[in-house]
Amino acid sequence: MSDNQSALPTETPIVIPDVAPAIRFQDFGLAPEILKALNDQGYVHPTPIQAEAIPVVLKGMDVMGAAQTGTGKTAGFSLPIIQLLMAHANSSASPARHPVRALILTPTRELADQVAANVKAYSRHTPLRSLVVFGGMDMTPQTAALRGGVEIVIATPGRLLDHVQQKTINLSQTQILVMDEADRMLDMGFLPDLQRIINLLPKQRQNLMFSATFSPEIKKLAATFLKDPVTIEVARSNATAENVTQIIYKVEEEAKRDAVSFIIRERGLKQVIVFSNTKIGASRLARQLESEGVKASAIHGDKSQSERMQALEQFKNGTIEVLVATDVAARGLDIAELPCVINFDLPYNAEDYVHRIGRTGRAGASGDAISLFSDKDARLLVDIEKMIKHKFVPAELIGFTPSSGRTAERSHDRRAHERSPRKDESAPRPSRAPERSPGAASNGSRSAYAAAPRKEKIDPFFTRPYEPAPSTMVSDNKLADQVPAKPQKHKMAALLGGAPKR
DNA sequence: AAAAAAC
Repeated sequence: MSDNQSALPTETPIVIPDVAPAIRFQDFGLAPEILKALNDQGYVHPTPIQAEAIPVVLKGMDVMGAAQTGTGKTAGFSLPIIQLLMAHANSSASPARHPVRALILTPTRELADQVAANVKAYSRHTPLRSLVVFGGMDMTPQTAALRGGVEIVIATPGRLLDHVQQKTINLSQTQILVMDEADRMLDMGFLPDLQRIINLLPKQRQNLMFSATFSPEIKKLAATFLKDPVTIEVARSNATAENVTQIIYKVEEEAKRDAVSFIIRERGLKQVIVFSNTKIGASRLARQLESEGVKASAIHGDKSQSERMQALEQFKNGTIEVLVATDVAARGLDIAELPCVINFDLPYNAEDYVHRIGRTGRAGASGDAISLFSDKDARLLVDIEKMIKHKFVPAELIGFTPSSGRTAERSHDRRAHERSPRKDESAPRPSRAPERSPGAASNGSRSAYAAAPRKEKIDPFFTRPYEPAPSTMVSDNKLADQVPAKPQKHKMAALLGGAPKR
């Protein structure tokens, strides 16, 4: 801050504001073509991770970045990469060879597609060509594009290796490697593939690794593949978005589909992702919602790639109101300003809870994360509470009557609850960030929700919005210590050269 | 436990 102030000409007769003047993209020395693309999109100021990452990447250094989704991570590495490739345009390689110069790896196809769209947008005024490469799609067009020459490839590991085997891709001149969502790639067992891919790259190269968390496995991966990396950490890891109101409803397992349907109707939700732990569960729920006239689609790994892409596209353009997804959609997907996310199942991985609810309340907007909780999920809930360091009070879903023949045995529970002395009809909804940032798209569904004459069946037991309590620093460590360490992956240890346990 | 990812 003081640097900026002292940099001002002394004779400037203006009052220096308390806050340092915000950094602008122009300040990084990016090429005019890149600035023009940013300007096209109306981007002026970098996010914190962009402000940190761009200069470091421009210097050619390796990066270990911890960043949640929604932090602008993609631009944080794409912009400087484009700049670096432009700067060294014709220096190497005969045009005939068309070597790939930057490789970006992601765990899921949808994420690859999205990153590719960003790269395309940022490089549109440059001569650089980019291509997304993933499975489930015909290889022929990819092969043709590769033959024509591309400088930047965004890929999922499997299909990339497929191309390698077919000798349709040349990675011998790849100077920059990005591993996006590296922790997820490890979870998914991509380590051997990563190893194989890295072996194809030149020893001299720049490595950027991004991960939502700094687990021991990730640190080990970083130690193995990165060279004197600069660590960039934005936003405390394992923290949930502060402007997300988290609510947990206790519902019988068999009534969960009806409960989701109830919540969607009750709240008048027009834009919601529902996460299911299973593909079959996702399909069933989507089918039920459709049969009830809700515009819903499922997205998961058993769907064809074209179905997956269509579902996502239709959800983004509003044709579909409810996207029922497995964790294929838990991370990274940039779907603007979801007012609400529903966990049909609590995730098996506590970490995924954070990722799932990260689909809402992004970029300064507020959101609701509603989770259904049945008795069998008690342990999952405890895991989640440990991770986010927040205790939930599961609420009854007031006014909800499961349809079909399975209501009888539960009716008395419900009555008991409705009798309970709560006339806090006027109780305010859980507080949320009062205003959204200027320029944030106005949210049709939320206003519809607000306008709907909700019969104040508002859950009186709403859980407090998660707030990093002032005492966090103290209790954090205690809690962290109680969290059992994740079992080391033997495969991982073996591949990284460590002694496999047992 | 389940999901994801190449054919």
